[in-house]
Amino acid sequence: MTATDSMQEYLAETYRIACYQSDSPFVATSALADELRVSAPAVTRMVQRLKLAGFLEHEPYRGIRLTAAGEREALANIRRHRLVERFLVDVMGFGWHEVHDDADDLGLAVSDILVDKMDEMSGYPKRCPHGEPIPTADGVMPQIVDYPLSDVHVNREYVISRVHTHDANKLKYFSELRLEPGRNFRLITRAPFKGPLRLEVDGQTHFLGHELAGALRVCSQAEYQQV
Amino acid sequence: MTATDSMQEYLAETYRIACYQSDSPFVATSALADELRVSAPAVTRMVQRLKLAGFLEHEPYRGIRLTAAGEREALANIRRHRLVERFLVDVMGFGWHEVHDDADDLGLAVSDILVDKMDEMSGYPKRCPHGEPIPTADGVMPQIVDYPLSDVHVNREYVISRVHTHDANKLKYFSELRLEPGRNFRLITRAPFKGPLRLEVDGQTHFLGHELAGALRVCSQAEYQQV
DNA sequence: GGTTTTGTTTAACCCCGGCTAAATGATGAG
DNA sequence: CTCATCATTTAGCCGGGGTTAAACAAAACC
Repeated sequence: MTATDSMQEYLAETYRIACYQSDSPFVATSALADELRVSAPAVTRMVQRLKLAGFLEHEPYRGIRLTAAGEREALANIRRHRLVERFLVDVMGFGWHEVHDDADDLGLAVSDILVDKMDEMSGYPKRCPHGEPIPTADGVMPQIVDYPLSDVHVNREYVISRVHTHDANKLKYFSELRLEPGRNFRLITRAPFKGPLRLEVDGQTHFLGHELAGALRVCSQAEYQQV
Repeated sequence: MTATDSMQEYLAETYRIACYQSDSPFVATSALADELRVSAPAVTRMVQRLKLAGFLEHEPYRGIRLTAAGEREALANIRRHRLVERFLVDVMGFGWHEVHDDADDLGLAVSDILVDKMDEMSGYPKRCPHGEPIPTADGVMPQIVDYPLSDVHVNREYVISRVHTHDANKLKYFSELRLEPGRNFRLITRAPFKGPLRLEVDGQTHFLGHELAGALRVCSQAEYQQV
């Protein structure tokens, strides 16, 4: 059974959500609906198809979980997407904050040889421009280690690992502040009660509200080099 | 009214067919069906939708003709397609004979800014890798002048202008023989009664069957430089 | 422990874009 | 001029992927 474009999107999104929720292995259908901007019944029905095709298991009213086949499909799609992003940024010169939507469309259109070529031309990158790891061609997702900005010690050097939002305006703002994957920074002060963070990046200091800060994941220099 | 991907394909193909038939301004629905590899009724119904959307006129049982709006839509799509082909060849290093199918998919997925960037990175090309002219961004199709290989005088220098086939094997063969757009050649002999042509290209001489020859359109060096 | 709220699923409908089978128009041959 | 052939269109079907409205579980609250 071969998955349609739409099916692949559902599978990939399921994988992405599962990645970011460490608690349960089950992904709520409503989370999918939110992320894919689609109604809840649309998800339920698609889930039934995907289950029938052997891509996932479904515990009614509890959530879904990818099977091995589903995960393979998801990883292939995620790989295409992230490599396309890398290509758009590295080879075509677009800003890392502006490529997501284009990559979404392109990711479904590019053939395997095209993806391989993009991979090569981008220098076999390990992460997408938002810092997310790129699955290997044989379907392995590299494990990275990073943590929320809120866990960080004051006055130590860290590196931005991932910028996790799809909000174009936030991305643009991060980009203007140079808060981008791979960039070094230092937390100067942290105001209590979900107050703003003050941090120094690229020689300048900025205040960052709690909501924005939530989109950043960080790690040490050494941890960043791992992958 | 905005055209779906499928609608755009129909419109673009209609334009392409109209281009290659000098006799009537009307395109037969069966020609579309053949070219798009789709049943005749599928074309009829789509034609009705396109007519309703104002993209073409339909004289029942006679054929269709694009309106100004339809032509605009078609040209935009053809431009995308041909620029993508150019990009795949010039920037990504694929062979000119192997990019059509990928470009078909990609042409529907690329945004305007992406197309513009590809245009720029390819050096603002005037023709696609098969020699077809690329419509300008404001929707004008450059007029080229060339003629079938059968009209050619013996023992004069000509240039391959266009290679007009979608058959992957023929394209590959042409490519191996260096019979590609822009290449100089000389017709040595022409056997009568649709016999094979003998021609010299790139220092070598080859025989070309009548059917293959029909896929080539040629012109003088000067004419080729026009566009 | 009932009741309300919230999340999920079912039911029923929509459009798009294919298909085949059958009807109908156009056309060429006897 | 009629009849057979061929192209085109109509009719009716299917699956994919979306929707809203209503039924139904599960959890939370009093």
